[in-house]
Amino acid sequence: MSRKPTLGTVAKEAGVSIPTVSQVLRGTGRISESTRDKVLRAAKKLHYVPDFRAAAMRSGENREIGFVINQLSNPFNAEVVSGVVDLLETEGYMVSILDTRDDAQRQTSQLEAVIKHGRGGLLWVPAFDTPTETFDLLAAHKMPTVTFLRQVNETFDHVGIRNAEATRKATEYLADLGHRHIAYLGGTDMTIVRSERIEGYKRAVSERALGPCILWDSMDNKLAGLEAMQALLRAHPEVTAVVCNGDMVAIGACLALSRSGQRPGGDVSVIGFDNIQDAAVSTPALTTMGVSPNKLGQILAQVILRRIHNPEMPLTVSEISAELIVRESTGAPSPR
Amino acid sequence: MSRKPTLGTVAKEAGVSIPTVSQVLRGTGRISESTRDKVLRAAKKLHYVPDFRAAAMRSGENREIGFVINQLSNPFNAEVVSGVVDLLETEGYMVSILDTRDDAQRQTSQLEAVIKHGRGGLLWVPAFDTPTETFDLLAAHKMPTVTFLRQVNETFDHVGIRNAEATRKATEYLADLGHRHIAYLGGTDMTIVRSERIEGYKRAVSERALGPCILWDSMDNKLAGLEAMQALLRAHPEVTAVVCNGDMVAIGACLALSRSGQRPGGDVSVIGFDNIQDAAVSTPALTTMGVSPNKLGQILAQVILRRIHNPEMPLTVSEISAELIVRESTGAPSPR
DNA sequence: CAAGATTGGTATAACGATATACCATGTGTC
DNA sequence: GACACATGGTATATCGTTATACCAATCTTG
Repeated sequence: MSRKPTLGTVAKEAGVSIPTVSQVLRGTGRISESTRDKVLRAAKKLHYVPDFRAAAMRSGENREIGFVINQLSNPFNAEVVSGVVDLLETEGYMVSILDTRDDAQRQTSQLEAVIKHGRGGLLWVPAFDTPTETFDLLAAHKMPTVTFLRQVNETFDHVGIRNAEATRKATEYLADLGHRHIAYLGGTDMTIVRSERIEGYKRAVSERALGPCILWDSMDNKLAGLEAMQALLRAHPEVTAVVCNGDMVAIGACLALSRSGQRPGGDVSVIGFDNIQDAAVSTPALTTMGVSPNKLGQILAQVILRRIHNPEMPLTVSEISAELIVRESTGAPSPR
Repeated sequence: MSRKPTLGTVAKEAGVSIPTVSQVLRGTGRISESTRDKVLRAAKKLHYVPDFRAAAMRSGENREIGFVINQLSNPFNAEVVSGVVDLLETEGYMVSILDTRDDAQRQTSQLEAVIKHGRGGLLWVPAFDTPTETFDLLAAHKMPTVTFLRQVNETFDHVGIRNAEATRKATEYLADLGHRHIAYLGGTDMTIVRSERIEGYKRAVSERALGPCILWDSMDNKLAGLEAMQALLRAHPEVTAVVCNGDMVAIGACLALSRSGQRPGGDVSVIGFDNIQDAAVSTPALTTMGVSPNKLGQILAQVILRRIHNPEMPLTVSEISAELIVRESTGAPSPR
């Protein structure tokens, strides 16, 4: 009992050969009932647990999947992870989560770690400024990869949200309520997601012949949203509605309004994106574009499983639509 | 280029032997400048990345650590994870995160997965009803283990918070403000953390000769906190202050007060635990018992590194104190 | 210039598992 | 009783590394 148990120690304990133990534990080969019993008892007694890494090395089958995500503290992402893990765990896979915190350098080292540590597949929310070298690296290692949210090129499977469609619907909804000066708030740098969402906003603004487009940056957290909204209100007092890049920003924006004595949904309408759990609980309850993170997670899991099982499968792109969830933070503009 | 690159393919490309390549890449042994160059060029050309699993198998050194946590969607935990990962990544370790969602069965399968997949160390927030079998399993595999938050026995290193001290300080602070009827809200089942925290609350109540102890259950999320607080107010209208088991519960409790027309910090005081990011941003800003999650994460990382490096080291228990952070959700009771 | 020391590498075994091939038995058939 | 065939297992090679041992050159040194 001085070292950790292996097939060898179990075999010795049971008085049989190593391949026999392996066959018993995996249920392959032809084994008599009596030796089966001996082996199982020995394995249990020694608390034997197979070493999947050694097994993977020989058999080529690898049941570990890396999930490289941009921001784990975002509840939307956390729920997607839950959806992925639920499905993959029942299939016998282990998911290990890595958080890049949107840092391109950390991303590089983490993707390399995914390869080094021999993961059999990769789910990945790419950073905007991912170097092309990274794509070569993944390709050279034949890593089954699914990108999530941000599509980087045509060599990986992709699962995402119809962003442009969603922000267009959100903007049109606000226009239908009677708003003419609608701003877009949130999103950092020039991420793909943000440009898609802004595109949808812009299209709605131009189709409905609304006032000029007003774009305002903010990180995706409540504090940043609060501060950005305060600045936006000062710079553009004519704005009566904002489409936000995420619920966290939107909740921050509502806070800014409340603190300056205005009523979200009355004086200024706010619409979020993601439908995180807080959206329903916050005050006022947030109108938002919702996608089911759990459903997204399950689709991700299915796609990576199919890719692993059949590496020659043609590329797939799955996009799902966001739905407008009307709550209290939007309403008709108050007459001036 | 048909398979993924290995030492063998690099060796062939460079025209040297496999051990030579290994030595060049790890900087060991005596190698001439010219062959070093050849090897490095070949490795770069083929996008070679070492297979840590194979290396770990042979050398026994293992740079993967599993972090089995009870609830990833809790921002406090997410921040602890960040602290752990930051320190361990700079030391060349990879951290893979598993979320049990406080499900004992999932915990069992995930701990087994940590062993199966050959992690070299384990950080673990144990579920309350962890079977003793699990301890045997970890011991049999000589898994370097550090428990976090919930100490289960005297065989693992532990990092935690002085819970009893914290809730006692919180309760005393409320008593000093003049409150006589103080309730304790939150915590599910009979977890160790909860019983420690309740112990501190009880001690303060008895030492200050306050009214009877009032304990009220709630899950640690905003919605549950909201509903629990509503029920508590109906059952015990005399209560003027609540000590909460977590910030999420406390924020929910504040919401319940606001919705029923009462002012948190005026009519009823609320004090949280954890000092999550939302605590400062929520309305009213939450008074809470704060511990630095980042600091906790770094201590966790240091302890597991020491344990891995020196398995015979005597057991360590690190506890850090929470500090009272006064914001707007507490105040003197209004005269009746 | 012979003996030892240094330099720069290679051969081989091992880590813990699985896959393939093979070898003892016992059992049925004519 | 000679043959095929099923049953129940073992021997051996292999996955991609690293550790140990060793060897062939070249360089010192007295």
